[in-house]
Amino acid sequence: MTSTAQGELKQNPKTPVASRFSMRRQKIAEHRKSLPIASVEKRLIEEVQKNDILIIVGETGSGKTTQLPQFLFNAGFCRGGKMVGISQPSCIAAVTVAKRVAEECDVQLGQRVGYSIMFDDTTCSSTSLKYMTDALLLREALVDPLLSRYSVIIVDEAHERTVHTDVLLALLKKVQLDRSIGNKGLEVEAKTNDEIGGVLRGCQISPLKLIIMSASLDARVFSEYYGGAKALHVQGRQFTVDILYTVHPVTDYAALVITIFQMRLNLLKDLSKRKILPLAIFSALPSDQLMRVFAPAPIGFRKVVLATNIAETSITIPGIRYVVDPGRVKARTYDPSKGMETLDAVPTSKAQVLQRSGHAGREGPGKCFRLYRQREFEKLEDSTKPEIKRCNLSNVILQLKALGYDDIFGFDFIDKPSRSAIVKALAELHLLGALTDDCKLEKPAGDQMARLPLDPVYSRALILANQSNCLEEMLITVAMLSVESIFYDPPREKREEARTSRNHFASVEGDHLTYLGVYRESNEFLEAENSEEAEVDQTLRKWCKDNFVNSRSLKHARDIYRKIRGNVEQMGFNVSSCGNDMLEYRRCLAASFFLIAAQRQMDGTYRALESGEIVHIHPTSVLFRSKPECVFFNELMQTSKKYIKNLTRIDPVWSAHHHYNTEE
DNA sequence: TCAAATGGC
Repeated sequence: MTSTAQGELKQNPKTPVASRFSMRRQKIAEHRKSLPIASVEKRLIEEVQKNDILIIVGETGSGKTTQLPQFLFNAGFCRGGKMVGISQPSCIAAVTVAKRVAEECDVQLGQRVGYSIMFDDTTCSSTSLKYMTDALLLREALVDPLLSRYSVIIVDEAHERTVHTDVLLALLKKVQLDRSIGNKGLEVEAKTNDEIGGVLRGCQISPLKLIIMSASLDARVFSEYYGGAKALHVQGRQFTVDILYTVHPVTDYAALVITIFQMRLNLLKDLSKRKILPLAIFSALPSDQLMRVFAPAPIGFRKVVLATNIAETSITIPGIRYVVDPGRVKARTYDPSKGMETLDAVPTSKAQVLQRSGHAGREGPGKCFRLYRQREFEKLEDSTKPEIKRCNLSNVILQLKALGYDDIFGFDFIDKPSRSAIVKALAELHLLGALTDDCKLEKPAGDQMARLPLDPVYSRALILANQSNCLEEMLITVAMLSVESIFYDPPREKREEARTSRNHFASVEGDHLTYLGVYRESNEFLEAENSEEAEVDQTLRKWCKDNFVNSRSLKHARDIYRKIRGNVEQMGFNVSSCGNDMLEYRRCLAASFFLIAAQRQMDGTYRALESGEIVHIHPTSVLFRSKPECVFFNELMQTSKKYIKNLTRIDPVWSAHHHYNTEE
């Protein structure tokens, strides 16, 4: 794929436009034909026709994501206004693949080929191939439980086993069953009720076809889950990667640096004259520094990129020839008994290890240096523990309840979460008012919370704020709480300047009022500048740069704000503002979050009231130094210590009436 | 007196 793209850049600019187009079309056609999957098109279509469920194992570079949907379209699976839906774990993937496929089909994006993600829907009534995030497809089921417009649904990258993928796999199993056995009864109803025609059209077609695509080592897990479904293997296209192991186990990161220098001295003699340009990449990195990672190394330099697991699946850095794999990954786990998340470095799985070394063979033959012995590799787990077994389940269970699945313990998960994790989530949802005493969805609160794309605690805060007079402020607050790292660490020479700026924003009350202030001030700046629609992003970036705010995070928060504002307006909420009456807003905050409070102890540490854990204020909080007597917080996570994040002090006067109720 | 994984609705 890369070589054709580069070839096009070298075209003579004087070539007539029409001819350049036809050359481009020819290149695309040649590229498509060269993909490993192209030779098995006929066979694949036959198998889809024969089997209602198909597992496709395709290695990197097989072309399965872009080609199979086109094969299905050409084979007539989109006749009669039906769609082929392709779910992806991330929106970047959904968008880039949809763009590529639209180009290959020579159609305008948003017509025959489109994508749909949380903030952007490019599909129209004539869309046949729809790429989307798996989380969004789940939400579609809330509106259309039979997913009636789809003739085929492809779940891509299923091996990643995100929570959304796992729930989707279970849901689709049920939808497929409902659509095959429910046909008859519903057709009778169709004659008597035109209003539900949308759902019924879906029932008159042949059963829903399901295709699960995975890059994992074996397809057994998926095949068994779908009652022995047929699995096919499609060849990949990768350059060879030499794997090198260490003779002795490596125990610290200093060894990583040594390895890099050894590579430079011994193994890369031809390149040894180049100096090393060290760069780091992680998700919170401000965009200008991100550009440096993607830019080619200056002459005389070799880039050494230190990456988090963002480089495993989310981002591909061009030009990689050597990968050093320390064999560990920072992984989040959730302890339901303490209501606390832990982040620590754990051994990778074999699947992750292969993913990492694979990056060395994208553009040519490469090498991968594994900082452990081969026998240690053999001992690794085949695949990473599915996320659903390591996370807070409250959101998942709320979604399932809203989809009509009441028996969570008996739910057909591909990997069942622990009983205690389910109990904890049910209890939390009950406490938040989303579930009734017998664990049914509370109407309307539970329904409303399920429809909001937020943590249930934040959805609850919006419902409370609607009963007060500060919904506008709470919308801003939960949008800001939903994104990571609004502030970032500036380079050394700017540190003093940044501190002044930070002090300007800091509220003595805590992080919530600080975030509200940041959002409001940036908004005032935008309004004062009166930018054209197209310039808003640029104006915002300028403001962020001057104020040491992470512009990507703030933009993300603005997008969430817009989205959830639309959601609550649809629910009939009236978005009113308390203006400068911060007391009302603070009361509402306390009412929303007082359940997660902590109290200062004699030694300056804090005791979390719910779990009894001894915790510390995270250094990024504006209250890190002032240490108020009592605080509430939104996050509790163990890293080097047990830290609480995003906190606001609780006024001692309020604790006298913590029975405070917004309905009073 | 100090943190910092990553996706998604």
